[in-house]
Amino acid sequence: MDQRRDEPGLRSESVRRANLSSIARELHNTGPLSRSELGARTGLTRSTIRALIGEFAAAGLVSEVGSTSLGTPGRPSVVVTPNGARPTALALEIAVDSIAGAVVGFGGEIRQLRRIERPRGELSLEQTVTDLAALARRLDGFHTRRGDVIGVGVAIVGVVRHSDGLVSLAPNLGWHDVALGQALRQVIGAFVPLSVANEADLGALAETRRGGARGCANVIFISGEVGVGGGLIVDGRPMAGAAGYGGEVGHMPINPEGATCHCGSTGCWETEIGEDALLVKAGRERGGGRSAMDALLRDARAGDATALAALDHIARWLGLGLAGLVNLLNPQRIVLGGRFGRLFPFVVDTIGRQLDRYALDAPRRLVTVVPAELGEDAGLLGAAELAFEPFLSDPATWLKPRSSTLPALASA
Amino acid sequence: MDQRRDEPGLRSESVRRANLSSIARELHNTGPLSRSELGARTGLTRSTIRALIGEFAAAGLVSEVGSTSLGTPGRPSVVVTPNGARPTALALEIAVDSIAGAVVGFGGEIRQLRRIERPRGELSLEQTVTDLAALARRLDGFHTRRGDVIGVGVAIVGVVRHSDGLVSLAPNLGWHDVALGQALRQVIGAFVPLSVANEADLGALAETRRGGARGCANVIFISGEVGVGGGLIVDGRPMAGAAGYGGEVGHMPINPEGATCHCGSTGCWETEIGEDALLVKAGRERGGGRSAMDALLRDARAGDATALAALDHIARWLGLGLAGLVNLLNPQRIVLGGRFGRLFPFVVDTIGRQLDRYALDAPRRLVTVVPAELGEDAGLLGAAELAFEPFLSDPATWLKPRSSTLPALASA
DNA sequence: CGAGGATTGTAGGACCGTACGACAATCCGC
DNA sequence: GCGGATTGTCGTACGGTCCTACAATCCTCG
Repeated sequence: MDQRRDEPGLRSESVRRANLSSIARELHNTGPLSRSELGARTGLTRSTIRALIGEFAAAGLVSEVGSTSLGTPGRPSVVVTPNGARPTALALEIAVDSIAGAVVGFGGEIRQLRRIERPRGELSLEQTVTDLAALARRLDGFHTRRGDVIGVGVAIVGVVRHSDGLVSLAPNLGWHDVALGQALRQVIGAFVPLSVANEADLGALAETRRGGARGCANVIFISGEVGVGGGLIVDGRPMAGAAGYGGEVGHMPINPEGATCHCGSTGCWETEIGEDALLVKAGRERGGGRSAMDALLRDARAGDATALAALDHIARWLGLGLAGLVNLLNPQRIVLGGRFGRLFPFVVDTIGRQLDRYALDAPRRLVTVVPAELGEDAGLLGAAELAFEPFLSDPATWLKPRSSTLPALASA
Repeated sequence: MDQRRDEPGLRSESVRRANLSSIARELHNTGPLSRSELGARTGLTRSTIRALIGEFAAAGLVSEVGSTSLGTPGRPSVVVTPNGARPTALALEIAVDSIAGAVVGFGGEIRQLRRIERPRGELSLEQTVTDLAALARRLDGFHTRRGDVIGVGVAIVGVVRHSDGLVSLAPNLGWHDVALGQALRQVIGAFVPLSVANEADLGALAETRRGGARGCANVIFISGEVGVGGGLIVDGRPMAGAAGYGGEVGHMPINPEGATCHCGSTGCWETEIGEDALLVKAGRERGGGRSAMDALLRDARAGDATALAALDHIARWLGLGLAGLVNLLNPQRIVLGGRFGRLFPFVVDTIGRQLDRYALDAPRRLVTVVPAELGEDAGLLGAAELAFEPFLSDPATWLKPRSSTLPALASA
């Protein structure tokens, strides 16, 4: 049912590319796999698997270790392990309270991760980019083995245009139409492709691949520290929309009687379930930030009635909005991350009741609500997945540079 | 970025299947095309196009008519025309006020279309299926050339499970967990695949392929007669969700202060912009149905202030909800069909203003609101597209039954 | 009106990539 | 230790597209 017009003509060579891609994806998503398992999953024959794995091995992207007898009859199968060091991705994140960087290897291994706390508030593009570049340079996977880096992915708490990484809006940073992608390319270098996307969208991707929604094709991921971020996985793929602005659930109008939102609208979901909404409802000062939130949660755990009541109030609005999303998207899984992940134990039950009440029976029965598994690094890990994407969808480009102008992994 | 595990292994044969599919899609979606144009669109060479078209021609699915000199230099290209009669789809629709059936040919030609008005209200499954079967039998494309029918698609105003066509909920018919797919297969016969889907979802598909959203990859289609139906096209494909329940925008909670909805929830979009909401707001009796709506529209055209005010009120809620969807999905096009299509001239401006106010700048700027082009038959035509889908995604199956057990078009 | 340029259809051989079949290697259970 | 089962290895067959050369047909221009 495809409407796209992207030269869909296939040639014999495309087959190899596609099969290499299947293999790379399987290895990346599920880790080490025996050759026979790989054959079963991809539907390819032993001969073909052999030939294709051979190419990966020759390029040093996977290693084949001999049999480890598993108690099954028959000749033990060779286990194929993604190298983890050879193609790597550089992931960067601009969060509300911090910036972070990581080097992630093929197969998902986090080789290095560095996060630096940063005061909230308006921050200049220049300062941010400089800090981020400094952080990246301190990651030695990036520093010493730059040739193995295959792409850069950037997660940011804001609305981003995918084509060039223009940050249309990032209220928590005070940004509006800021050319982040361009600035980063200048500082980090454009030696490999660099893509920028919304943090929650990437969190959704990461949680779907390696977290609480593993194996699910339709997922709602709700995250956010100050505001409300959302990422949607539709049919196994991140829903980006026409330009990449998709998934902005935070500004879904939900309460016409609600307060004015910083986005200019009124009654946004964010004004009802954002950090400040919770703090205010609990009788605390707005703008208290992460520490105030943590204090509130401590009180709630200790049984503080006001805190619990405030949490329940937020849970009702949270559940109400989720009910709408469930009707809209019919997902299998709702993953609560970021602040909502920490709130999880206090809000699950109420969310469930709200879904029972406000969502249609059929889709409601199919969905389960779970906490995120990747913690505060979900966005960062999603950025790595984003950076890996070109490699995963066409690994052939990085294997044998048949034409000398094609990219290839540097030898050291 | 695919999470699916559907034996993605490609073989050389897959290439031919995929290329045949590309060609079939191009022909089906854009109509007659010259060989060279086809080559340009698919990226295939002349030799390949020749061979593949040859297969379609040999099976009688396309005809090649000689040159019609177009004023361009060079040898005139052979024009390939989808037969229109050879593979056909049977489309059926269960709407609120009517049932309908059509025979649509490869290429999109509507060979026959029959719609029968039917009183609103609770209607039994048996009666409906019987009526629908009778209607289908009167379509002579179905009756006399059954062998050419490649699939049956059914559109229904209700929430449907794709796997088996179970109608989970159809309030306008008084249905709840009704096995429509099964019943139809028994009556119509299971000689070809039969798929059931929501009317608005199919309307979205039809409007995207042949209507107001042609060429758009991300579309919101809002329709409905009594209630509010919605269909979403995400990344060029209909968004179905995990089981097919996706796109139920009508029951998105939008007004916590709103009235109780028949679905059991309160403040659904439907309670604010449904047919009755408009009638009541205009000071008329609820349940007036289509005739009351038409009367109201006549009055509005004549300048009746109450009618216009009521329309504007509905437009505000309509625009508010659309703003949320725009933030969520970042579509290129919003198509208003069904009742909303008829309301269009009275609501566009207000909707635009609501989008300006409630949607985020970035996605708002990219979206345009248009009326549906296919009128009341959008759902029916979408059902035909649904029925064609298996053929379009793998026409090879219908060309040369290499194994004798494969399906093939009957010769008469 | 004819020549030259441009575009497209046609046909055969080259190229690419996977599947198939036979055989060898290695494990388990008895 | 033997038989059954599973998997790796290799050479050949098969499927499908691309490339190249040539023929056909149209337009433009002189």
